[in-house]
Amino acid sequence: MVDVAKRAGVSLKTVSRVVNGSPQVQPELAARVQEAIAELGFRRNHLASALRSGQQTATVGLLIEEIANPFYATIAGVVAETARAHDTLLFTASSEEDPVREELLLRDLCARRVDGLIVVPAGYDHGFLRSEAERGLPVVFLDRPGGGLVADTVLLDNRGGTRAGVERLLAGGHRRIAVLLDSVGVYTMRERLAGAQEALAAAGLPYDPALVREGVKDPDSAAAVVAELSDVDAYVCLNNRITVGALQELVRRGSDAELLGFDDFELSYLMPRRFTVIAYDTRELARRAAELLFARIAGDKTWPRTEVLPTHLIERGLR
Amino acid sequence: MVDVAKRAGVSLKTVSRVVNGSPQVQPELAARVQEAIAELGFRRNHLASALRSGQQTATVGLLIEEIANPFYATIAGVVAETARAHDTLLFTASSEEDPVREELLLRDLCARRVDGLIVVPAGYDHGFLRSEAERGLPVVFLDRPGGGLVADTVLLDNRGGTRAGVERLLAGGHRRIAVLLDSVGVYTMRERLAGAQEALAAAGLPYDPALVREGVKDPDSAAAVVAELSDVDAYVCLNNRITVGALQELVRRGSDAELLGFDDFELSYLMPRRFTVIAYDTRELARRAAELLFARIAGDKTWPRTEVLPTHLIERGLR
DNA sequence: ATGAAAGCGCTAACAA
DNA sequence: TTGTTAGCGCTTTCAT
Repeated sequence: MVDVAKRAGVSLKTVSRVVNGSPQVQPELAARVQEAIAELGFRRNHLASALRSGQQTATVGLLIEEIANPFYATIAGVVAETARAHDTLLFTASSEEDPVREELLLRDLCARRVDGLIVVPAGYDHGFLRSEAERGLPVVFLDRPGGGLVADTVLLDNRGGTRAGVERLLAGGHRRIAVLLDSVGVYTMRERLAGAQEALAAAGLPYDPALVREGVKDPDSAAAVVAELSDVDAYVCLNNRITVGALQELVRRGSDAELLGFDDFELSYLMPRRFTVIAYDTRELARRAAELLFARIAGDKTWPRTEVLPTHLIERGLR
Repeated sequence: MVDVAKRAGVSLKTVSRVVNGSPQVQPELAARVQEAIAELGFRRNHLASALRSGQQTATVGLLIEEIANPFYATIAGVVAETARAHDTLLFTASSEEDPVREELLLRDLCARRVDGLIVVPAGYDHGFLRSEAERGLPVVFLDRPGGGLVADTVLLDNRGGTRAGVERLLAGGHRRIAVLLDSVGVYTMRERLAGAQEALAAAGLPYDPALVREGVKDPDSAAAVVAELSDVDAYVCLNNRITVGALQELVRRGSDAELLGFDDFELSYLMPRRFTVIAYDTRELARRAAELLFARIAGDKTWPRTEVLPTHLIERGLR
């Protein structure tokens, strides 16, 4: 800026005014400054500007589990769009379900003085964010509740989703209903399992632990579990990776058992057999979180809110 | 930092040393400082640190077309991983195929003094980056070449991919071969089309413009084009959205025409009929770009390279 | 309408 | 080993 000022024969402050589009500057001077800026290839240092003004950095952070996963990619897309509408740049970081990494990344984001944070929690304690939050850093938890910090939260009705799905299975006369899930260590899995169990209990069905299979981490192990549990008349899969594996195995065996899966997925309508998904609007989920965040950044000081989005059942697959 | 120094009864510089893990400080003092840091909830301002040290900001920028697209999400995942391995945070931004937005975003990223840039070009002229590049900002173009700037570039063998695919169709005796594409405005589409035409020309087939259909933007319009061109014995789809639409229409009609599509996609192996994809390793593509970038950031001053990744043909679908 | 001086929070260079 | 001083590039405050 000093160089630009020298070249344009004005003071540093005038350059600053021009760069910031301040109206209080003579057009002629402004033109000279613009010229000098172009000649020198000057580009304002946003870091220095944010440092001095102490105001906002026009940056927000998004912490998700894994960006390559379509669910999180969709979320990132919506948050990026919203950020863009607010002339804000977006840091994206992935915790990979690791609470240690989560804390490291969140601390780093704070150190870069982001204006706000959207977090899909990997860990259970976010107390380390409290001092920042108290100083005015807005935090929104997405898809899972955070811990040790009162903050805005946007969730899915996980429990209601499986409850409704299992009720439909029961209404269809199915009694031997297996549930396949990843890990009860994850909030959404616990909720979804609870919803299924609520529906089973309400129908007076005895709890059969042999029909609840945890540790199904990928499509292949889902297929293996389905192969093993062949005397079942309906399978409930608590995420779409499990659903895909189960589906493949059912097709392979030519089984006509019912299949109910949480999460819709791309091309589900082209799958080779009929099944039911518990679907929801991922974009809306992210939109709510992003809007909440930018409302906070704009100064909304009302009490933190928790919003819960509905799910609905959709028939998928060919035939 | 001043407050921490006061509280710990040391100088500001000592705090700085502790925060930066400098070894030249007595354990006892360091402990006092740590304590003060914890009590005050101090967190080092990374912006100020980067400003003063004038060194790197430990930040890179990734500019893609659209983060919600699985191709770009995969790329973002790999770049994020690599960035993480270098203790670097990642800005992700989407140009949405708009050159104006691309320039705005890239300028903004430069203003935030990123250490490097990975760009999937939307526009044709990146001359506006030249001054930054000359000052030492590393830029890597990914998936498409950039314009007006000599920089590292990582591409796919688009032309060779369709050429090989169409050659296989020809070897199978197919003669009426239709090509469906989005827009020749996009580099990859032009290359893929050229590859198909090279193979057709080499086989001595006359060029039939009626069999080349541009402007196929989504699965539905692909389906419509397939419905219209029913006297064809093979369809070549230049991206996976088109492939999915064509596939659906072929299944609907019970057609046994051949289908060849550029890009593999998730669950392609579960599609209800056989077809061929021109596949490639998206992660490897991104990995090369990210490694190139971090090598430059680490000081690699060799002449800019262009790397081209191979494609291969894979049979997909059930039956 | 324009400019001079101070200082944002930190680190480099030097001194003690 | 620890502290002092200057200054990164910018914006603020206050003067002109």
